[in-house]
Amino acid sequence: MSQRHITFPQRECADCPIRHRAVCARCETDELEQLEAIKYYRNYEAGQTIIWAGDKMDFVASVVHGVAALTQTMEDGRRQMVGLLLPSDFLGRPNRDRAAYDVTATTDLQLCCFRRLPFQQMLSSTPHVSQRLLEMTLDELDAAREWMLLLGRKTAREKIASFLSIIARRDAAQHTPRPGGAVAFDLPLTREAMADYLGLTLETVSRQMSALKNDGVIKLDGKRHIIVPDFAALMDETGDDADGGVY
Amino acid sequence: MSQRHITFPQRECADCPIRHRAVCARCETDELEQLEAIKYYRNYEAGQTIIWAGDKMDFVASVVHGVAALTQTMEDGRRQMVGLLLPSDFLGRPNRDRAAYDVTATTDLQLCCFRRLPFQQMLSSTPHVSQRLLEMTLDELDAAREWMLLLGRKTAREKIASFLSIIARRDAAQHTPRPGGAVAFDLPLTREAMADYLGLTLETVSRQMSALKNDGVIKLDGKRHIIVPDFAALMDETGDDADGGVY
DNA sequence: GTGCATGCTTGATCCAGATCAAGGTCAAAC
DNA sequence: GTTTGACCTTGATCTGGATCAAGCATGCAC
Repeated sequence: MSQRHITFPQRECADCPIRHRAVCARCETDELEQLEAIKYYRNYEAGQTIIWAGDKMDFVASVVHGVAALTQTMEDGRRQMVGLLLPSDFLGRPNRDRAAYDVTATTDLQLCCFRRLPFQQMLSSTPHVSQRLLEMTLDELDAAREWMLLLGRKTAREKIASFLSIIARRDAAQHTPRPGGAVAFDLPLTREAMADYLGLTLETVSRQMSALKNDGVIKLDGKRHIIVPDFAALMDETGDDADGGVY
Repeated sequence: MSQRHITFPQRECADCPIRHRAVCARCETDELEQLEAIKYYRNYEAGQTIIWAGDKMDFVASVVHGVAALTQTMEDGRRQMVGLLLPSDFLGRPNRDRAAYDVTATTDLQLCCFRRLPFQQMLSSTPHVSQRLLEMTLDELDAAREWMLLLGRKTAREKIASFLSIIARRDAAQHTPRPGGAVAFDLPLTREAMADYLGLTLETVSRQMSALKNDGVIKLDGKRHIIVPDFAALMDETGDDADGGVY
């Protein structure tokens, strides 16, 4: 079968959930035009709920800046975070008209939204969008599986160290990297939200943060700003093997 | 933009990982021909390792019958299952040439395999395959998120009950449903593998199975055959709300 | 300023599930 | 039919993290 799509090198559509790694020469124009036509922005303050599980959801979106959390809650109030969306992450599921999880902004947040129905139609008519969305979803599934190892088998201390290293790495990916083993970043979550992420109580999170601080693995500047003098020392606390993770 | 693909009603390709929900009139023939040309079968016995994390993986596959498990292992031997593949589930990731997880057959298993490179090429040239694969991956992500709630927040008893209800439901989906609230099925996992699934020890799994048996929620016929006299009673033990789960 | 709320820390105690340790069951091998 | 080994169950004890309970720090409203 002949290749029906001629591809060009990387081309970005700002704020678009789908960063085209390659753009189809045939449908490029239509695709970008369509996305532009159905796109709009929404802003939320830290702590605001974006949508409750079960609510109608007439859009999908991409995080422009800030952080959003997906959480599940049991009847008796036990809560587990099941997704943490940082800039460029995708929110919502095509072909589903109701939210499956509670979504909250854990920092001030801007979303780039697309009305769901036109977005779906574009999905079914243009191949590259669903191919890119597939890659993104597979990455998210890998992250979920790493998270499952954390939840099922790691100690409280390892959970905290793992969480800090995840945030540090994802934060670094947004900024130009700085030299040396030292790293600094802001926590985008309260101690309670960290507990929901890690399957712990907020007291245990607080205690283990103090323990890592006392052991010199991290330094705290205020409650939220973290300094990691030696990133390798933090990684040693995560329980992951040195090269760590997905092949 | 005009719809470039004319679609017909459902059409199945036996053993194909992609159940076409609709088939493109233009590319249908090529697509099926291509899949057929690169497909072959592999069989494994219960307990056999299919591939180790980090190994070269030159195929993707669909489970025909039997059950396979994806597991992660920490250096000190702690293990967590992160995927459980039942018939029709997909194994492997396009565009990745090494396995990210250990894969083992937990029962006798048959895979329908596709050589990875031709499969990838087909992915990039035919839109429906990646659209279908996206749907499947999104379903798997939802399942992973349910699993995260289980690992992070459920009690041992709730974990066991949830696991049994998951297996019962997926088992029922393969067979024609029988009437009444009673359900029976075989466990496709040893107690140890259940422990790896649930983030418990095998002793705790065994104790909680006994407890559910003593409380009349389940009956055991041998170690592996489970009878659930009242499925609603089992669901009550899972900690999930009545209508349970994704919207 | 004072008052109040939100988020965080730390201490004391408790308990679910891990760990350590035996022993039981069953089927296949001899 | 007895030996072997894989798999499972049950008991006794231990412990990491939960729970209960104060207090502290910071920032905002007035």
